Amino acid sequence: MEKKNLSRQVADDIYRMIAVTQELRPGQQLPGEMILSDKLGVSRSTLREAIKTLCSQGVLEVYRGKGTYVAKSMEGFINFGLDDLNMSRSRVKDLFESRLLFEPQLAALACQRATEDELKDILAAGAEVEASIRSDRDRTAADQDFHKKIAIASHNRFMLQLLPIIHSAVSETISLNEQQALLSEITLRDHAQIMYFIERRDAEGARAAMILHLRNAMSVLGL
Amino acid sequence: MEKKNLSRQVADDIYRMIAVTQELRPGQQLPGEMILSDKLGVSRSTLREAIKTLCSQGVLEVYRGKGTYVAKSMEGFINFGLDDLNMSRSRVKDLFESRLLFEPQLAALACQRATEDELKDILAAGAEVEASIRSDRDRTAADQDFHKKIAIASHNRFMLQLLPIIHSAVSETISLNEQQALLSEITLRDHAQIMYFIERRDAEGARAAMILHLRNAMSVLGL
DNA sequence: CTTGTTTGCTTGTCTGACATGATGAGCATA
DNA sequence: TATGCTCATCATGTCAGACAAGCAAACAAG
Repeated sequence: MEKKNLSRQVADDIYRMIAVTQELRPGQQLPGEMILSDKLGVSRSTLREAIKTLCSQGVLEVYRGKGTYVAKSMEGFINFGLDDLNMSRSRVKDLFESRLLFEPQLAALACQRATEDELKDILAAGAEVEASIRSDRDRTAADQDFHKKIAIASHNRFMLQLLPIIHSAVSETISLNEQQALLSEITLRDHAQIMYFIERRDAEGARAAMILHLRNAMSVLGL
Repeated sequence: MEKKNLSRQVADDIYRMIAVTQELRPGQQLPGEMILSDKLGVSRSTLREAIKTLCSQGVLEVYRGKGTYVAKSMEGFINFGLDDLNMSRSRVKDLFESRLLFEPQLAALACQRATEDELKDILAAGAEVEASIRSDRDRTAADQDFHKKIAIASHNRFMLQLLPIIHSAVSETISLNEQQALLSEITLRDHAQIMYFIERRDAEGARAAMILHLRNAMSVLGL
């Protein structure tokens, strides 16, 4: 087990009290820091660090001199995280919901704005993904590079810099999936389609192919 | 000025060191907590709470016995803060291109997923923006809160995390614009439309209203 | 060269204290 | 009675100092 980071553990405990056991409900006031730290068997400093974490995540709201409360916006999140598995599941779903917005547009923009060299880069990166899959290596790095090359060709610097955030968040949980073989197969086919349209600078075709690619991945992941 | 929350202030200071002045670069190690707390003129506890906040936001990474480091994923966020000099017109255009992708979607999702309380929050935030404009106060904070409330109601945690990054990047350039009066007028009208559709949970209406709002803003900004 | 130990850095946690904001009970006054 | 003030009380905010524990490089022994 992970025995590290007491304060993190405390944060998880409190979150569990809200999202799972529902000892604490949205809008409800928490016991004072002295009492709560004693009940949880940690010092007040440690408890406060845990609270700060949950606070910046929008789970708790602290009012000086008044008390600490469960955010009312947590109403929508309770029952979503019955366990860690479902919790990460909903997070990945959020991520793919975001990718479905960004990446098809990036693919379309790439068709309109890419230089010839960037076009070649995309095709080369796609070939690298294919090689990784066929040689049974880890394809995550190559896959992210493929999407990154498309983002570069879109000439939208901001989305380009947003991409690694999304990818790093996805890769955490995607590697836990069992159906890696199926996922690889679908990736192989979808990437070929995407590259087909990008090579011909067909923006709407590329957009549709990217949407399909992401939806297929979501389907395999059971989202 | 805001005299509240020293630890929050410290967190902002550190973030500024990374995103604006670039005293701290992605991957770089921070000074030890003793040294840094002394340099910032606060106690170690306060500094640690600030670090915890930035940590849960993915800005910093802490390794016990080794040190605290600026996350490498922050590479994409530098220069998107208050640095208006290096922010070229095309970058702002890139930003709005991004907002056009997901803010309309957030508005639509909010219509479908918001709780009654969250709906009220959105309307209250909208009223606050109106009050700020009519009393000729700075509307940026209220405006960002309005969009944030919509993001919360969308129940997509990831996009909610992305929002402050984009807003912080946009806010500075907007405040430099000369046509504040016109922008305020348009905002007043557009927000009313957005709230009209959200209140009735008309997803497509809200989406269209948000698109119009952003395009109007871009028009005023000359993008 | 390899291995084991020491040493000095780092963060993690605990304790106790005082400062400051929010609140309501109780009292004085009109 | 009604109103306004003071103050005790409880909440979080901040501080200071101490010790535990992890990590890595320098160092000593084989």
